[in-house]
Amino acid sequence: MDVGIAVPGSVPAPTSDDPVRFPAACPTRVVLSHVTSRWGVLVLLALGDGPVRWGELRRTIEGISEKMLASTLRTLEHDGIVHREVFPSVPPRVDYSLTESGRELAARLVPLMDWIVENADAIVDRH
Amino acid sequence: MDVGIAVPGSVPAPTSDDPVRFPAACPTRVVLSHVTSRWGVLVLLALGDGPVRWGELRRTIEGISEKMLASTLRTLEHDGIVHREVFPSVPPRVDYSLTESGRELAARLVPLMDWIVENADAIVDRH
DNA sequence: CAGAATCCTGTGAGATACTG
DNA sequence: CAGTATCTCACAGGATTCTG
Repeated sequence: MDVGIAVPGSVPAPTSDDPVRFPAACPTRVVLSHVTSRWGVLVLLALGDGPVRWGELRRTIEGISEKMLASTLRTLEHDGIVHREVFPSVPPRVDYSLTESGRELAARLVPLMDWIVENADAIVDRH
Repeated sequence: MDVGIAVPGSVPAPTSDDPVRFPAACPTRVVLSHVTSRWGVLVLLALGDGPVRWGELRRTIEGISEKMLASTLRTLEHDGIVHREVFPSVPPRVDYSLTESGRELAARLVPLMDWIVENADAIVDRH
């Protein structure tokens, strides 16, 4: 019921159409949070060139804890982005790789990371 | 001083060359964290089509708090990614836009977000 | 309108130790 | 080797109130 309040002219009119381009209750928010989690991008990029073993990942991505590596991998695997393959050898061996879907995603992460690599120094120097 | 330890043969040899592709103390880590912060990607995408006002951003990006909008914008502005322009009008008006550098970055975020939009439903349905 | 200042909380993430 | 199991906590992030 648009009661309307007498305003002295200035208010630009409630053209309330700022259309909410990014809804809160949206599946994209969940996936975005997985991909952009602290270690998500680095793990996906590390998996870019074929299968990688667990220990290899740990050393490649400096600073990641075992807990976070496991957790990040599990989430991405559950999302159908990462594939996990166990070799029943001794000592045990587990390879991680990207699924088809994951390869598409990782491909779109590369230009992003390239930009960051090119600009990071200049940005950090601002401080 | 490679003392070397007598190992019973099995250890695959310290081909310690998993080359640490992602060093911990690297400027890229900082910038990556800014861009992939909870609201970073959404803010950058929202700024993709020219200048946007503060309030407009708030409504466009549903669920963002004032604190986080301010904080995210300040960080990105400080990084030289976002430009802030104040109009000394009354009521006050502030426009945010992307810098040249920011436009390059945002352009690389679009394909990523596209992938997420296309796959989010299928991924979330797995649960 | 566009924030700044405070206070407060959940949980993402680290450290350590143990195991199939 | 490739993890899991706990314990712990800092800090990103939220809610609320105030202001130029």
